[in-house]
Amino acid sequence: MLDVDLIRRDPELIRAMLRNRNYSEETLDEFLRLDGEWRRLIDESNGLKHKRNVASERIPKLKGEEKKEVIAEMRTVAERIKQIDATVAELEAMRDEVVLNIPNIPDASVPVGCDYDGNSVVSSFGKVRNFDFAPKKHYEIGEDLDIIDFQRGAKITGSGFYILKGDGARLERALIQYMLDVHHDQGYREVFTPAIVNTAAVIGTGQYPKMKDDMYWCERDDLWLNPTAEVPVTNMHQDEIFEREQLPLSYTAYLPSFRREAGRNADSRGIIRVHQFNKVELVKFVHPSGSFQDLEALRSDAEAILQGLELPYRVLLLCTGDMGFASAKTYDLEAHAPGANQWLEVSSCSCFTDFQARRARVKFRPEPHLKSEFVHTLNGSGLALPRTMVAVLENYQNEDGTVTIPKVLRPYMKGQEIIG
RNA sequence: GCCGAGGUGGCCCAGACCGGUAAGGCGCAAGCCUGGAAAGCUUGUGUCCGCAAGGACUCGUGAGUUCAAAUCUCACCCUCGGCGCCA
Repeated sequence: MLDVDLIRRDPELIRAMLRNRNYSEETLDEFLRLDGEWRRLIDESNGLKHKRNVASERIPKLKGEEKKEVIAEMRTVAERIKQIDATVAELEAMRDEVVLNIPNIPDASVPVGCDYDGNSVVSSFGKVRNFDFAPKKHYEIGEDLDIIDFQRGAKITGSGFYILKGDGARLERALIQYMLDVHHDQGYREVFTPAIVNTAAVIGTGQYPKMKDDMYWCERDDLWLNPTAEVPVTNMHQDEIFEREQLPLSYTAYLPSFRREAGRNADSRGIIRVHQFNKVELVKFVHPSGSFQDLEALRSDAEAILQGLELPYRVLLLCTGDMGFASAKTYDLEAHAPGANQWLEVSSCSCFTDFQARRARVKFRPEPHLKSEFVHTLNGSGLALPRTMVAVLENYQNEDGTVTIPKVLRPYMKGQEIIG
């Protein structure tokens, strides 16, 4: 959520931002209208309450007729306050709803653009692999080796769910452990959190209300299946105030993620876009002064995984139109999948400035006596598992149909070198 | 799910039976004092409206009663303990 004070002071800045992001400007105008009316009424209500407070202090000291008169007068005042406050509450709820729909302001270093094509490649690593045979796609490899089972996944749940079997399941587990170990060594504290969260949590990180249709909701309990570990990990510090020396806080978490993917279509065959997937996440709470440098560090921590796996990848700086709602700056890491010859987004690393912190009320005290300020939050995937698996299977496939296990994963697979 | 005890400002804790507008302590900071410090004393310490003066709000949440609610009424949430159920 943006600082409402900033919106009031500089609405044109917000208007320009909304244009750059391809958002409607209506939300802004609606905010200004509701907020103006709200401020007018809260002022009126405050005045009446003051009157009431003054009278309340006098009443116990009064006697007889005068007392009766004042009480009678206050009865009407109380009635009026009640009316105004009802309207105030209504306006406030509407205004807050509107503010929750205004996205974060992109950093000045973010290129202006409409969509994916506006993104720029800022660096790349490794060489796209050339084969002297026709490389298979991951789902062909998975089915041929009987390590990914789409049919039975659909049987027990539905389309978009799959089962990993044998060395496929072991490879997944090896990847998770490898990632967590690397991030542990980089200084991240591992946490394992609930995968089901309440509404306050999904508001806190910005998925609600904009993305609510993309999340699974448990109606009976009014709880959500988390769409990314970012939600529970960031929100575990909701309503907290850190001392300055506690920052930065760095967490890594392995957790399943759930997405309804309402717009899922036929060409998303395989495990590139699924409803449930594992992910190792990185989350940081930092001092606002250096949060964009912290983003560079976070990104390189995520890149370390791809480098360790020796997978060719490139780094994209997302443009204003392609960036997530809560983000001020985002890098995507795309691994190359030679089977389908496509770049796969395996990680998205973002700096949210104080946008999430304001929604979740996560603060720190800059100096012991000073007023608390909002922290800045960052997060990035320490890689999404299915797509990493795709990249591994397609890059490490051999002509005889087997798959070589990346060196760094072998210790997690009892030294095994080949799946086949 | 049942029974009990709780939820008060950054933290701790009083007030509740009997309604009158949050006491006290800790921490931290500033000032005074001091050669310097400690101690001591004074002041400050959350949110919102306002350029400011000032004002409003804040006792888990929401509603109600009342001129007035931390305090009375109702509903709900959370924490801790015990019981039950259970992998």
